Amino acid sequence: MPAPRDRRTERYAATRREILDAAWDLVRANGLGSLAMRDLGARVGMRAQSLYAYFPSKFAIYDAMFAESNRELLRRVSGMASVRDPIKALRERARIFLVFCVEEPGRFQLLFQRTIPGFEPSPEAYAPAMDALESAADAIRACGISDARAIDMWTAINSGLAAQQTSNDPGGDRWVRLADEATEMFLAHYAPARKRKA
Amino acid sequence: MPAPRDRRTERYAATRREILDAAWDLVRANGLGSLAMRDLGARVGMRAQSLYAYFPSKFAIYDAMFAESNRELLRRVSGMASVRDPIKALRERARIFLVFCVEEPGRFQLLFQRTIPGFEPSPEAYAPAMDALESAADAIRACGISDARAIDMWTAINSGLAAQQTSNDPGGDRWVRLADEATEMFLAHYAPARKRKA
DNA sequence: GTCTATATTTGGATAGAC
DNA sequence: GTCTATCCAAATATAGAC
Repeated sequence: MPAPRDRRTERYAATRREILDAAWDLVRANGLGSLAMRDLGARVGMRAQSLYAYFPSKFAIYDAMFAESNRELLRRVSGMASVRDPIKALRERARIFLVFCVEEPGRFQLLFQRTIPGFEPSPEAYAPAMDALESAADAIRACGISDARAIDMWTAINSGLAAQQTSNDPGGDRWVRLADEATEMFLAHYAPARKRKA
Repeated sequence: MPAPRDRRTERYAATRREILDAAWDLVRANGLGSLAMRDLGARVGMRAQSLYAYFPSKFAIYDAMFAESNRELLRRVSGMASVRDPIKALRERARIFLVFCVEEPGRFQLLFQRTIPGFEPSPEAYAPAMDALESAADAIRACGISDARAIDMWTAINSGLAAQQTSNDPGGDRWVRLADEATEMFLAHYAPARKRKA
């Protein structure tokens, strides 16, 4: 089907978008766990109940947020394909990931800390996360690293930096600025003997 | 004051203790964020309202849990003072920390992920955490590391391993088993040139 | 110190009119 | 598609009797 341009459908999609934007605003302001249907409705000029015309439940909203966050992360790291030098690429990838996490702590919490009681992302929402992880594994292999443990170490280091940054120095850069050093440390340990920077 | 043995005071303290134990049970069963005064009361054979005779608010309960968790962590890492070899001591310390985090994910969440909307630990509850951190800094310095950034990197690595473990492989050991390797990687990067294990 | 009773707030969700 | 009206449930917290 060629998806006929349907004004009604377009309007509907636009409102869904508006609701999600409002949800991010609220999460930014009050924290992920404090998102409430009432507030959300108020923010888009609706009663809370009307939101159910767009999302079947609150978790469905979280799920949509989860999905679009993962897509965004995937989009950003995919933009890295152009960088030739694999070492440089890995370093840049770490920076991108950290910026992504730190610029929106609620998003980081949603994606990586699983902190909302009862919420489990749907497989569809989760899928791009696996692509992003696979892409990270590729980048690591491109540096000549084949050790399977390295990828787990890599995710631990970078999510650890992000977590410390958001919970112990929100708004600052005390941990984010360690990104390059962390990558260097990681490479020194896992990459087959390579020249050190003088 | 020699704290006169007062049966009433003792009973009171015992009940507080009982309430906190029950709270940990519930957190273990339902997750940190789902702790509810009703359930808690039921678990100790009281109405929820009666709990207010022992704690002025729910946050006060979280605060007490926060405080005793930090004391417990401090206690465990302090037991390390006896280990002579500083490298061995650091390695052992990482393992202790990881076990501490992984054996009680709700505790990890409470202490390090700051996930309960509105809850801030009191300074008294937080104090032992700073002692534990100071103790970690000592252990790192004992390995000949003076770089101030190293301590931040150390906390990021270890809390990162703990977070990945609890949220992506709960009950398993996929990240915990990387502890020694992480310590090795850390030392190789920060410690003044030292003999590698053949 | 624990209870009953109740206040208060909050939040998710449904039914049905328009 | 949005509203009013409601429901229902859960949760924190207070007042006052016993």
